[in-house]
Amino acid sequence: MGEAAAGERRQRTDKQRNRTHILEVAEQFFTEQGITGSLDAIAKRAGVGPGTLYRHFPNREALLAALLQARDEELEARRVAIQREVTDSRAALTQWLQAMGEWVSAFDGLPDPLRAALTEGTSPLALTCQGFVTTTEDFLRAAQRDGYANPGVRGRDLFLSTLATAWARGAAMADESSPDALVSLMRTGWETPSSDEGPSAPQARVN
Amino acid sequence: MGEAAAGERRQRTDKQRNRTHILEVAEQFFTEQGITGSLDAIAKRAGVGPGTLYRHFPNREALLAALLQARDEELEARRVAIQREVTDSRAALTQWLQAMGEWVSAFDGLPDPLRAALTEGTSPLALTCQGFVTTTEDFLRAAQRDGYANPGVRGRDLFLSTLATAWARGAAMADESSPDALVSLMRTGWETPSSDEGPSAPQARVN
DNA sequence: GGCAACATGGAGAGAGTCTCCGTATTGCCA
DNA sequence: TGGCAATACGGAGACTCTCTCCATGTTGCC
Repeated sequence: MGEAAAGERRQRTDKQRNRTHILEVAEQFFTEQGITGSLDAIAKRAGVGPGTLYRHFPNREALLAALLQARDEELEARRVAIQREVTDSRAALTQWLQAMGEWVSAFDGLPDPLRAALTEGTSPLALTCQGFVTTTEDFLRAAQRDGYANPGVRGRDLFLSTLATAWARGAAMADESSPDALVSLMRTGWETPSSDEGPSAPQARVN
Repeated sequence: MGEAAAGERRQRTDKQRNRTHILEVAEQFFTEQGITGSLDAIAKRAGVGPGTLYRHFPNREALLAALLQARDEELEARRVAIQREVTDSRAALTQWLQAMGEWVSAFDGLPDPLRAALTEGTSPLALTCQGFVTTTEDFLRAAQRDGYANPGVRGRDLFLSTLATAWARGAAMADESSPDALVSLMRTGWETPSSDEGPSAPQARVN
């Protein structure tokens, strides 16, 4: 199962070259047009046949996963930096959520396959999503321990909220003035904190 | 510009019959498979040619808009009921948000065209969206006046959040246990209300 | 009943995804 | 360096979906 078993031919250089070039072209293409553009168009722009593209990346999600791997490592580095340098657990959680929000906004339309990967599990993006949930849970637990975050909230919920916020921003949202309104809504909610009822009842239904 | 100008033939009965039947079939189809299913398949199931379907509804959004019109009236009725019967402005806002959340979850995938309609304006769904924003603003203003809702929040933000929450629920989300976790997150946020800094500073960046 | 206006349906153009296999390129060994 | 087996390539083409066009069929009106 290793990737360099003895006695095997080494990978052909044209294959590696094509793979790299396709990734470069796809990165630019997705940045320009969002992740729903035609894969055949990417192949054409890369100067290869459709068959070559599909042999390297059997579907759009696989291509996306390969593309995101580099960025994944950047985010991992950012996570380590936050955990080392930010001692306030609330600020750490905030910064992590922002970093994750930027990551999932790398390409227009990216939140959709990520949400699908979160629930289906059969996607090459599933592992990445699971890692995000776990890391978010780490930051969240620390913030909850220090009393900065509500105890009922789960890491998965925060990740989903981050995805949903990025989704809502969408493509042509730039002209409108709700860039981080949803982020702060997710942080503080719409309801005013001072309740007239029980002092700290978690959430009674108002119906 | 009227729809019954004098001297014009009245609409053919087969046309009206086809239109109604297509709508019935589409309603069931979208309920089963979500809004991304093939329109030609709907035509076939309805026993008409593709041309007939596209003449009645030039694209998917037009079909969707016609389909949602009936439900739109239901929601309008619910709005009136809430405004009459619920005197507490916080409960009224909560109930309206829930009603709207159910409405935008009528079909799987519905939040996507609604968000698009919110920003593009050229969609037949745009008017509906605008109405929702306005109504949400009415309820929100009352809640803000009574001190139940944060003053910085806007109706548009709440509608977008409702859309985003419905989007996050998605299709295969039923097996997971975050049905209304996002709803309560949107209501109260993840942060604990008691701040150790200024008593009521709206939102200082923690970076 | 007959005609003009109207609506129908299905063939088909165009775009996109993905597969298959004959051909070209590469790595290895002598 | 030459030759061969393994490997990768390209692009034709099958399939699906959206949407259009116009010959044909149906309807409303007089």
